[in-house]
Order: sequence, then structure tokens, then C-alpha cells
Amino acid sequence: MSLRHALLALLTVEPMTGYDLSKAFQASVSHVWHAPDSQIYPELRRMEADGLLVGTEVPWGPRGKKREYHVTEAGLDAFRAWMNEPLSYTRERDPAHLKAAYLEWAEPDAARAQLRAHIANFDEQRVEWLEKVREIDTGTSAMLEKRLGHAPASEHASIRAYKRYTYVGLIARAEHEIEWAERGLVLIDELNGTDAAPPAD
Amino acid sequence: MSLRHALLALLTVEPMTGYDLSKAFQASVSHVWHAPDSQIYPELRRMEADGLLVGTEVPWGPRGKKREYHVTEAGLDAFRAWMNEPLSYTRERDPAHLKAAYLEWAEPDAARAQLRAHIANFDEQRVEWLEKVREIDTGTSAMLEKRLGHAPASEHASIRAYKRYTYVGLIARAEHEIEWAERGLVLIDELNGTDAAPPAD
DNA sequence: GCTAACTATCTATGGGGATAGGTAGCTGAC
DNA sequence: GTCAGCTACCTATCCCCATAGATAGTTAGC
Repeated sequence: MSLRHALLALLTVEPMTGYDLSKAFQASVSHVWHAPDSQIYPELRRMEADGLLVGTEVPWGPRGKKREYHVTEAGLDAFRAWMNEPLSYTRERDPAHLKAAYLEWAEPDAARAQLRAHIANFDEQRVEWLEKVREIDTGTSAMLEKRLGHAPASEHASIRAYKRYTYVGLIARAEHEIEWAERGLVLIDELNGTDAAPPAD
Repeated sequence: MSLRHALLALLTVEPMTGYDLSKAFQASVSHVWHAPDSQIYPELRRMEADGLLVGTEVPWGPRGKKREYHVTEAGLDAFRAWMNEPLSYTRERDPAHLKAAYLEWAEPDAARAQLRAHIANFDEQRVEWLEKVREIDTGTSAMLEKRLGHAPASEHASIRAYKRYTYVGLIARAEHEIEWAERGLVLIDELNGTDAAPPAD
């Protein structure tokens, strides 16, 4: 049910087509949410049917056309309602930690490779999020600046602060995951008596 | 595809019925993985069809019976193969951070309630995981001690260490989430000029 | 004028999981 | 002896999502 609200969040900035939204998911919001276009297009149709959006045909070149969606009052209400309503926390489902609990079953090198992949994954995310924070701070985030353009000046500080707060939190989490995996690498060496420095990379 | 491997992980300790496994998910492993019985029973059937498990009918009372599954060699191979194979990291999908990025849309009190719920959720998990680590350290975890009973003494240190490593990592992550939410509560107060201490709980 | 790369949208299939039931036997307390 | 609560297993439906692929128009460069 969050895809719908992620779409609403993006559409509160400006009207967009399904294609725009799918690009926005890949680029701007991608590291808080993500969805393929095959999910986005039907969901937009459903949201229009539910009255949250209105879609208008926009010509595109001589014969082409595209469908641009903008949020209705009902859509804004739904988004606000979702924002005010508590989240339901479902139980954990975490393959990385599941595997970690049984690492004695893996070859030491395979175990090391997994933890290095864990580090690489979160390091990559960390770099992207750091860049995001930099964009927020320097006013070079296209979506954010557009959003600020439509919002009263009195809200600018909050809007910017919450975006920053989110990404800073994600960076800290990524750093925690990296530290955890690094401790794991040390542990594997200890348990396997490999005192020599093994990593080539 | 991880449910299958979570089930294999549990069944490497000792043969169990679907019911046992569903209880084990609720109790022991529940905070690394979780599944309802309606998922477990059919998956066990499929795993048996795939040759990973063998199920035997065990009488239960005068007329009742239950089906106990034990892992085959093929099952052990499959589990080892999964353990040696790298995880694929799919893109983030994180409702809590998604909402955090748009907190300006929520009423300040609703925003506070969300972050408090975030804290409560991770605090609860933290307490359970701390208890788990205590059980690992004091040798009072039934599953772990059974597992150690079937494993050569030379592996005991690794087995215990990896379990501990997993839960300690989860505790640290929970603490990070709590800290993040607490910073959020401060931020909300700052942005809303509420200097007085508001929380009744 | 053709081709490659991009914009735009949609369908189909299948897996995993949540939720909500249903059936039946067993055990122990009152 | 019967009722509550537990053990045991199963089915059905729906939703979300991943993956793959189909179609068609546009733009720009060569």
C-alpha cells in the first residue's frame, strides 16, 4: 500500500506522467522506495479510478501523446491521512542476518565474500545518500527546489530539515551495517586462525 | 526463496513437524525470519517433492498422527549451496524513512506518535534480542544447545559465535533506529517551537 | 532517409506472503 | 463428561512485486 503513497508524495511537487514517475523512482527517491514501471502504470490508473488523481492527455510530438497525472483534493487528503496514521511494523525478514546466524555452514571464503558484498552494497548506498544530503544542503536537488517553490516560505525549513533527517538516518544505518560486516570479517579470521591479511581487494 | 532455507536451517537441528516449525518461527528465529503456518505446510510438501526433506508419519495419541520432516543429504547440499552463494541485494523499500521524508505533511503530534511507535517497536525487539544473547551466553537456548549436541566440539565456538554475532548486530541496529527516532522527536520540537517537555509517556 | 536511443505505455506470468478461514484430534481441568 | 485450549494440518483468496516482453511514437545524428 505504500507505492500509492510514494506516488502521491512525488505528485505533490508537480504533475507527472507514469514515465516521469518511473524515472523519479530510479533517480531521486530510489533509495527510500523503488518500483518498476509495470507497477506504476496500473497503480496510476487505479488511483485515478479512486479519485486521487486526474489524468489528462498531453500531446507529445505530431502523433504521440502522454498522460499526465495531477493530485486531486481527495488525493491530498489521502496522503495527509496516511501521513497522520501510524505505520504497522511487520516482523523482520532479513536474509543477511539469517545467513549470518548460520555462517558456520559456509566456506570461510564464501562467508568473507558475503560480508564484503554487504559492505559494498551499503557503501554504495552510503555514497549516494551522502550526495543526496549534499544536494539538499546546496540547493541543487531539482525535486526539492521545485517542491520549495510551491510551498510557503514558512515551511521551507521543515521541508528541508525532514529530507535531511531522513537521509542522514539512512547514512548512519548504512555505516552501522558496514561496521557490523567488518566485525564479521574479523570474527571469521579469528575463528579460522587466519592471522595473515587475506583480502586482495 | 529464503523461507525454504530458513526451514532447512531449523531442520538441521532435529526433525520437526510443520507445527513445531511454525512455533520455532514464532519463538526462536522469529526476529530474523517469520512465516505463518499457511506458508510453512505447503512449502514443506514442496521441499519433500524436491527431495530436500523426507516426511514420516508419527502417531500422536490413539488416532491422531503428525508428519515429521527430516533433512536429506540433498537438503544439506542445498542449504550449504545457499550459504555459499552470495545474496542479491534488492533496492530499499522502507516505509518508515519514506514517511520521515515527508513529515511536514503530518500533524506534529501524529509525527511524534510515529517516531514513538518506531522507538517502541525497536525497543521491544532490542529487549528480545538482548535476552537471546543472554541465552546464548548462558547456554540456556534450547535450540542452540541441541544444535551443539549434534555438532563436533571443534565447531562449537564458531556456531555460538555466529549466533551471537547476528543478534549483537541486530541489537546495534535497533539502537541505531531508536537514536534516529529520538533525534526526530527533538527535530519536531525545534521546528514547532515546542520547548516545553510534551511527552506524558 | 535511416538507425539508434530514448520516451511512453501496457500485458502476462508467477512467486511470496498476508489474512482468513476450515477440520480434526488431543489434553487437562472443572 | 464436557468444554476450553492446544496441537496438527490444510485451503482459498488477494495483493504486491519481480521479471519479461510487446508495442509504438519521438528525437537526433549520420
